Amino acid sequence: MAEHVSVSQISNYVGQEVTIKGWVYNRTDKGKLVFLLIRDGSGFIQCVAFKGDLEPEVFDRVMRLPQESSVIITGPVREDKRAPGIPGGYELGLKQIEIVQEAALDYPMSLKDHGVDFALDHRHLWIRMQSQWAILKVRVRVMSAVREYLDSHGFFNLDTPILTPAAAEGTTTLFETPYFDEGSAYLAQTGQLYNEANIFSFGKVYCFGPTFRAEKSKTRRHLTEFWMLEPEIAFCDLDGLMEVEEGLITHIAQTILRDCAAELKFLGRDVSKLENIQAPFPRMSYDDAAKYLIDLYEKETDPERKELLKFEWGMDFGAPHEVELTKLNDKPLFVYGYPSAVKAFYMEPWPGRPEVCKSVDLLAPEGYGEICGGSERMSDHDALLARIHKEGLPEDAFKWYLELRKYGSVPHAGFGMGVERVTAWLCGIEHIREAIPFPRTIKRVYP
RNA sequence: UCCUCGCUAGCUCAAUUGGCAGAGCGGGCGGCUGUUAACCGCUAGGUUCGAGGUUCAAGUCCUCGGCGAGGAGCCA
Repeated sequence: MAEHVSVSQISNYVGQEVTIKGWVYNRTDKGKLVFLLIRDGSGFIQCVAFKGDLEPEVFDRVMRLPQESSVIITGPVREDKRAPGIPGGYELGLKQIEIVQEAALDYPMSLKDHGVDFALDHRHLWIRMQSQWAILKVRVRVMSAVREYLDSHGFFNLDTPILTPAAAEGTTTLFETPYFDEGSAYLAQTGQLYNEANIFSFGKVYCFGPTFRAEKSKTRRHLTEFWMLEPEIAFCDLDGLMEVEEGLITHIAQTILRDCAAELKFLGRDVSKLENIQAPFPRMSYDDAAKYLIDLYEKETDPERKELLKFEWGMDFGAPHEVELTKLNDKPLFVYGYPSAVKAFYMEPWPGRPEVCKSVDLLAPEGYGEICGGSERMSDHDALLARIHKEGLPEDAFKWYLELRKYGSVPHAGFGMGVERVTAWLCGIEHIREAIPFPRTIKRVYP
């Protein structure tokens, strides 16, 4: 009885007979020779059947095996440069095959291109394809790299509630759901406020989970349900926060380069762009960024582009502005010190410049734009209360949050990182909907 | 919410600008001992998103509706 091995480990078994369990990804028959490309979850490997090696009826079934049939195959592992697959370069001679299920003939996903609509309607099958498998495997490693880094740097993972009583950042983007006799609850759009409570017990914490925004955003950078990492740190200022961010992003990028080399290669990613991702990252003030963008706007001659690049101090960056800023470097770029008016109510004002707050966004290079947004939080009770009043927010709902500033308040800071945006950037893909197994967008909750 | 675009075979797309509904892939049958989304031959497969309208004639033009995509705003 041959040992059952996973495709990802196949290089350790050259010359030995092994068993793999998986699915037929593609089949090519060539007379007395059949190539099956088998995927088993850990990788893709070619199996080769020679007519002379098998009973005629077995060979005939192999030659007709429909795509996606589930199989258990036993045979010798060979090294062969011609063999396709991920990682590729190895193949299995087919000696024995057990067909667990011969798949129906009407499998809808061909290996050719599909339209977006069709692919998304068949997401439950699309995730079997090499490209999607490679992207999602990068996502998995991004998520474990996040935990590795934070857990080894003194952070505690304390997750925050998904059902929450009120808005943290305004009421227009919340999903509402009935909640027994309490009226309505809302799906969390951030865990930050609860993180701020947790740091006074644990010092350095993070929450990591799904988050929900009912924004009517219809772009390649938006989902209504996405995964966000939110670290929060006591006794931390804006500079300290940027150091954590660049350390984390460096660790993620270098981990993916090392552990997902085969996936990045399959995706055609230019890995030289990722090799540059090493701390420290360049830092630019909002003021300098604004000057640069205004200059760019004034020099632009194409009327259509000029309209898109329109900018003046006080505005938040649009996607075209972010793209221009990310062109300045081959590393992620910190932009700090945004106008308070375009940011959330809880951000600490800049000393001596109340119109600016101690906020920082991290923009990924190659035009990918914002992957992290964070700030130093307001630590003074009265200043925070005044800001809550100014924003017209219900004081009652923030009673507990205000209390955090009464009992041992300290400077503290935190940020949010979008998992799908980071994954899409590292993979070099166009749209973040491919960076989550089952994307939720404004037009889709199926499948 | 606004702007732009799309909807034709299971899938990806053509169809001379109003004149017989086509191809590749996928399926079926046959061939081939190194294929890389194989290739070659044969074959089946259509309510052209829906409803109206113009016309001798509509996939094509007009009106309304549906669905989706890209972008803006907003954000991670």
